[in-house]
Amino acid sequence: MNIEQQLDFLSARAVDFIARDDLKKKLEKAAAEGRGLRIKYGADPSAPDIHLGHVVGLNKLREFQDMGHTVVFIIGDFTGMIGDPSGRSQTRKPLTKEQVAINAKSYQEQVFKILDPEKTEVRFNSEWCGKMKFDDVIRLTAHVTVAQMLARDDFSKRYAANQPISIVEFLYPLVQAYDSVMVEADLELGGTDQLFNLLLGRELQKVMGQPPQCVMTLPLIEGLDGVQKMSKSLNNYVGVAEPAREMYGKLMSVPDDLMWKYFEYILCWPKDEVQAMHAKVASGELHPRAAKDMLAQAVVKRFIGEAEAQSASEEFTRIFAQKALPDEIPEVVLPAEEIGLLVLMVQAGLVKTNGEARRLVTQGAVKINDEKISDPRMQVVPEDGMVIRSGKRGFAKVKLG
RNA sequence: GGUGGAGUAGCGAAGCGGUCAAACGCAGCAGACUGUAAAUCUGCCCUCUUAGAGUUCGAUGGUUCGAAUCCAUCCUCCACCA
Repeated sequence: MNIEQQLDFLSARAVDFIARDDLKKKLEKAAAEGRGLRIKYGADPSAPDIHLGHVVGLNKLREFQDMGHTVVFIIGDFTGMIGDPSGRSQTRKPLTKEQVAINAKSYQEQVFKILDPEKTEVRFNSEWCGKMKFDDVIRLTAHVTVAQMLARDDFSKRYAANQPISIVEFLYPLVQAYDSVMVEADLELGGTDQLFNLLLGRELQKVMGQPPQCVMTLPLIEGLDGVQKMSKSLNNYVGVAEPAREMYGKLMSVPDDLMWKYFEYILCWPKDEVQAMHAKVASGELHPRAAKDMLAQAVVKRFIGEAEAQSASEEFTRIFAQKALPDEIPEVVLPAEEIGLLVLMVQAGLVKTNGEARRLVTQGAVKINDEKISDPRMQVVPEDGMVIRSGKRGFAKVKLG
């Protein structure tokens, strides 16, 4: 690939790409010196599960690695320990050192499902932030003005709406920018919501006498509800470490309109292929369910394995299309004594409260051995192998003991 | 430092002495319809041994036959002015 082709390849799927010319020069220089560029990516250690939303960016990082560059994966443990009050999660709790360490570990395990560990440098920002004295912080803050900060979209909106903005929130982008200086990033990658922070890194590097990093943003994809950004706190995410069936099932529940994005950004299908398939579905040539099955299987295959993907798909059809039972049902161990149905359901872990169990029974969502139950006051005598089904996806099998 | 305002179920938001476990919307769950898509309709949605009972409306204490609603103190938050 020549330089222009490289640039095209590397900027595919990007929303913002700041300073293409800079990157071109950097690439030329790096090539001449026989080394790769340093691509920075920051991760928040408060949510230890990597989900498909992260994969959008990770895919890109992997492409950089495949082109010989190094990914500097920064775990924001320092910032995590302070607790970020930004956005709507105003009461985000500060993490302890232990939690951060645990989260960071699971982060790394999951991240290497996508990234090449050989070409990844994992850094914790406490490494330098922890050492800073208060006067270092003051010197750092002197580089940026309030007006600059208010340029950030969500700050200006919140300010205009009379919503609180904490000073710490001003510090966050600054810390992130400082990270860029410390690792001498050539390019920083992030979601579109990160644009301001990434650009601030560029500014700060300039002020501090470094060649400024290029900036690339990738879209934030919507989660399972099809509306909100995929995130753990909204519980609309698909984690890369989830069991195959779970992963498959979640993907099948994605709204149709969204699946094209998933094909493009998670599976990195070329745009024209995605469009071609979209057209087939639109014309009725391909059933949307079949397209989604393809998507779900491909994702499971990528993160878990081909065999698992296939069996997840088969089982899914069995359970939901043919309304059969899954081949593995969680067991509840019970004594052979009469027990109230509601209590049984709680014990089996099918529901959290009696009331919820009652609701399900009254609404005809509960079956014992394939027989619909409608009396919430029913007493059950547990039998070995008895199967309780609650709703579409709740199953429990009784084991006497 | 001063002035004004707010704290109600997962979120948003009514209620401002009894008919309040608390309107309504969102989210969630289930049923019907389906492709575990969307849309739609119906029901549920604090807990429990549910024709009933028990705990709730920032906290504590009070007034009252009776308080989410009134009073006092406290805590938390916000805006404006300085």
